[in-house]
Amino acid sequence: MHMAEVNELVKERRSKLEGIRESGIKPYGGRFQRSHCLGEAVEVKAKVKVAGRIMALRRHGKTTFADLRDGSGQIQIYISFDLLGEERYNLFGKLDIGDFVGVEGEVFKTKTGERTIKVEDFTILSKSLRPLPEKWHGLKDVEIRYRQRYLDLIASEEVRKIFNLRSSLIKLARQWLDERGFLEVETPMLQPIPGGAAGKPFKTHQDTLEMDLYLRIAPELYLKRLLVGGFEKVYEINRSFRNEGISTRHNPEFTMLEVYQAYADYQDMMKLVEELIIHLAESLLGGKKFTYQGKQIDLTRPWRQITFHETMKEMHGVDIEEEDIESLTEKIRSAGVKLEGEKVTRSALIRLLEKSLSSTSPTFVIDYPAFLCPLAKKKDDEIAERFELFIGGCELANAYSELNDPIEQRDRFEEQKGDEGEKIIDEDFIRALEYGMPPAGGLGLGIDRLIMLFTDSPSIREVILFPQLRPEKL
RNA sequence: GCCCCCAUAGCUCAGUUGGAAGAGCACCUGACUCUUAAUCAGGGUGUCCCAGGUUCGAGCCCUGGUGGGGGUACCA
Repeated sequence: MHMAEVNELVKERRSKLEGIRESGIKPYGGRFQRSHCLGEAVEVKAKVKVAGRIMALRRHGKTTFADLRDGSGQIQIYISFDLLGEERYNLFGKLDIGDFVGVEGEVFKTKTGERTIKVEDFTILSKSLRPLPEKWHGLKDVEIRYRQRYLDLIASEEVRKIFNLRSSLIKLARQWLDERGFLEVETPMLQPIPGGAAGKPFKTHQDTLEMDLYLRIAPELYLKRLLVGGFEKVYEINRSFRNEGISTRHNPEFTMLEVYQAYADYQDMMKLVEELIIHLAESLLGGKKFTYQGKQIDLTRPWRQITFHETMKEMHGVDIEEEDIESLTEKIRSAGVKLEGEKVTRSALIRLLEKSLSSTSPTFVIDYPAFLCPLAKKKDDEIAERFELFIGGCELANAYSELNDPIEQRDRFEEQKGDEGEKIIDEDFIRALEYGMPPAGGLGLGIDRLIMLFTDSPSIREVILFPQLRPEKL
């Protein structure tokens, strides 16, 4: 422990710790065999042996009431001088809010009707040396909530719910895909050539191979290699990394679901993502309607579809079929979107879309300009078979009919290379396509963002246990 | 990266015109054998984020920095 942090409150607890040790009792216990969890204990009327963290203490002389909490629930315990005797009762006096304790005794009802354990014996399992956040107002300091998430979890039921839902959502998504014959796979996160998306990668180094590696910005190119290899339906749920700005919607590492299905196209992916999200909403939220940040969201099908072209024309008077990139850039600038570089980027268009899509219920924007999607199959010369899904004004998913023509793929990579400079072409990916990849639909779904939506969270940091922060000075 | 906002006790927060650092909870001492935001009596436990500056005097004003939040840019 850092000396600067040893304040009066910690000193007090340390001296209690010493007191416990002096009485010959180990303040940090080991295995403790429970008969019930607290969620169960509240239901029984018998002798129980349970354990948990002391969340509240109400001492009145020769009796003490305490609230005990474990992962399943909470129960009141009753400690009395008469039952324990002076020595044991005084030992209990050395305990504080935050300590872990195991207790044994009969469950009874107090005068006020609360199920309570009449403690016949107790075991100190862990002495806490720091005070917990205040019980009534909880922990509000956002910085402490993220840096010391353990405190946030102790203090807030709501936060615990978010991460329970997160776990359930991912489990349900896996189940749903498994049931439909999709194979879960794991592809490299350390990649020699980062591909499958636009984005700046993190660079790292492998010492024995003496090679630079990148944390993946997407699993896409590896998943498509698996289609070449003969797996027809694959998915991966895991982290991707982008060395870019951090915001309420962006964390440097984020969780994405990518799904690929042979012999399908983006229309099939549209159906798939609709069904998946509706299934998740019905399982987790109990229906298709919920609110996100005060906005009513309704997932009832059919979900609105609008082409990229229509959106731009209606909302901003920009006719992408008539314009080249330069004039498109100009019009987007004048529509109030700030642009850093010289040319319009995919994300500038997305922002424009997000602005336009005032309707908060699901909207598929389909058929993007081909120059924005080098991995998508073209519908015609200008348009690619692609959609992006927006819900609640937030981009959630992205899908294409996957380009499986190796020669065109190389050309499209070359075009991009011109735009972005040093981009390296993944030759093995092209080679794989040259062996033949079945036509396929591919989908990427931002899991963190979906969880934000389902938990009504305004920031991605609320749904990531340990969001990225600058180092703390301790 | 740029712009705006925030930082006071363990936690949640007040702090007036620049004039002796406060409250509730937590904590400590004492009383109390069915309480539950226990109660009663007493106690303030502090690097006012950091470093400078202005001033007789700075939590407050100025400059720089650190950390966080929001927006914006790059991106998903």
